[in-house]
Amino acid sequence: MKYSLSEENYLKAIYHLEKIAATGVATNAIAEQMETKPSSVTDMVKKLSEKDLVNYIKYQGVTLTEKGRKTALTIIRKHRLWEVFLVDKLNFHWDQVHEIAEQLEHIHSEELISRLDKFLGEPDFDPHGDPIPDKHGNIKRTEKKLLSDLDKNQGGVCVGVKESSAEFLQYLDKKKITIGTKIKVLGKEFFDGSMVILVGKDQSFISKKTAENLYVQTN
Amino acid sequence: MKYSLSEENYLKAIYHLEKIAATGVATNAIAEQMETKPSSVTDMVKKLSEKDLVNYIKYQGVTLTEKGRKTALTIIRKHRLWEVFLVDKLNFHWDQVHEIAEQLEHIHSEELISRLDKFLGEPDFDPHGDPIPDKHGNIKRTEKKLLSDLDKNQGGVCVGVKESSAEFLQYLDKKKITIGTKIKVLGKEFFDGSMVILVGKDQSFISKKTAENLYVQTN
DNA sequence: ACAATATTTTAGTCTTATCTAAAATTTAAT
DNA sequence: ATTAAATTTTAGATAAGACTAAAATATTGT
Ligand SMILES: [Mn+2]
Ligand SMILES: [Mn+2]
Ligand SMILES: [Mn+2]
Ligand SMILES: [Mn+2]
Repeated sequence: MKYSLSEENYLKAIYHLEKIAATGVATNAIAEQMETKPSSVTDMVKKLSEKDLVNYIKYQGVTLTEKGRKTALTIIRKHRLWEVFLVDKLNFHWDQVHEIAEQLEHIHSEELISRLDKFLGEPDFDPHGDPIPDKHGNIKRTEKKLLSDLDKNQGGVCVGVKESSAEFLQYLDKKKITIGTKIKVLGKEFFDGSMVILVGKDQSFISKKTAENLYVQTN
Repeated sequence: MKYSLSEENYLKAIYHLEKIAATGVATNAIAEQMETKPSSVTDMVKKLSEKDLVNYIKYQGVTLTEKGRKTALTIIRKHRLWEVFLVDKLNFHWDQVHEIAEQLEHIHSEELISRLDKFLGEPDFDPHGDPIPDKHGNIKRTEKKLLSDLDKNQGGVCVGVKESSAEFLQYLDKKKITIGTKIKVLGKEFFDGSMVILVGKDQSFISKKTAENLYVQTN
């Protein structure tokens, strides 16, 4: 029931990779995500398989079992709740909280998380717009599109970021874009996918890469 | 500058033992406190000595260096601040917070602790009445006596507990004693050190052992 | 003073989580 | 269909932290 820091981090990594991989998650992919070597991944994956947290067939990659998925989701729940705490209560900026939450997510105490959740007002989303699983691992799914998928004259509200590195978040600050910001596409360049957008009352130019990392809810 | 969980726990243990030991802290004493074996202690103490955190001479026990003492105090500061958070903000009871704080004290982030401290109103004492070191490791010393040292008809306010196991704290709850409770010694039995005391408006009987674990500030 | 006892250290082993180098397997290219 | 290249696994090594059993040192009792 209680897993090591390392095991928990592997489960989280596999969970995130599973969302984008069609087939089983590759050893190399996990190694890259975890900043470790493929041989280390093989070792750990065997151990997780022993504990019935992943399905593993040699050379075929891994998938999470139901147990593994549930476990990953509780860690993600903790991570995101702590991020809300750091931003809402301690006034951290949204680009400063991820590293600290990486540590806090490994604190073992159901009671703590239950009380923290209440203290924070049972939030549905973390500071980056990512959904917070409930205690049973259920995630509230919402309609959201990448800004890059909007056409000219379409508009919406920024509801999340796909990538949430400090660099990107700080760049968004410079552009006056944050969760809740109203955005409208004024122009879209077919050549490079760059856009001219309306941010509040001001016009702004953003690259395709930026547009591909911003989630909006259309109206 | 950043130490492992194990190293931090040893430093903390040595710090607490040094306060009561006249001479260097004995290997056996550390082993008992840490619930580990003396041979493991010897190994760790050598490592801490390498890192200039303790002074160690074979067969002579250990003492903390200035660096080691400062490090121990920052961990204790974190532990106690988190305990305040758990009680004041998450409404945990004072007998439930120690185990969780044992985990939280190892989160590495100066900024986090600085902000947590402000968020909590820069408290001077934790839920058990223990002083919270400031960021430089300075502890606010206060006048306090063990209840067992008071004479008949002397009174005071409960300002802390010496032992803070859940069992003892729950027993104090039953006796309606907590931090801030006014206590007066009505009678003291020389035979076994037991006392009849006034707790608020009610009379109560307590053993010597209990009286020896309650700190009061006399008035 | 000297034997008996207690404490502490050393030597060697174990587990977890890593790594490198080499072998096995799969996938891609001709 | 072979060969070349990429991926994955195995084998063996290392480091941290813990343990047991045995040796070394210190303390105590007579
Ligand atoms: Mn994060
Ligand atoms: Mn987040
Ligand atoms: Mn405590
Ligand atoms: Mn305390």
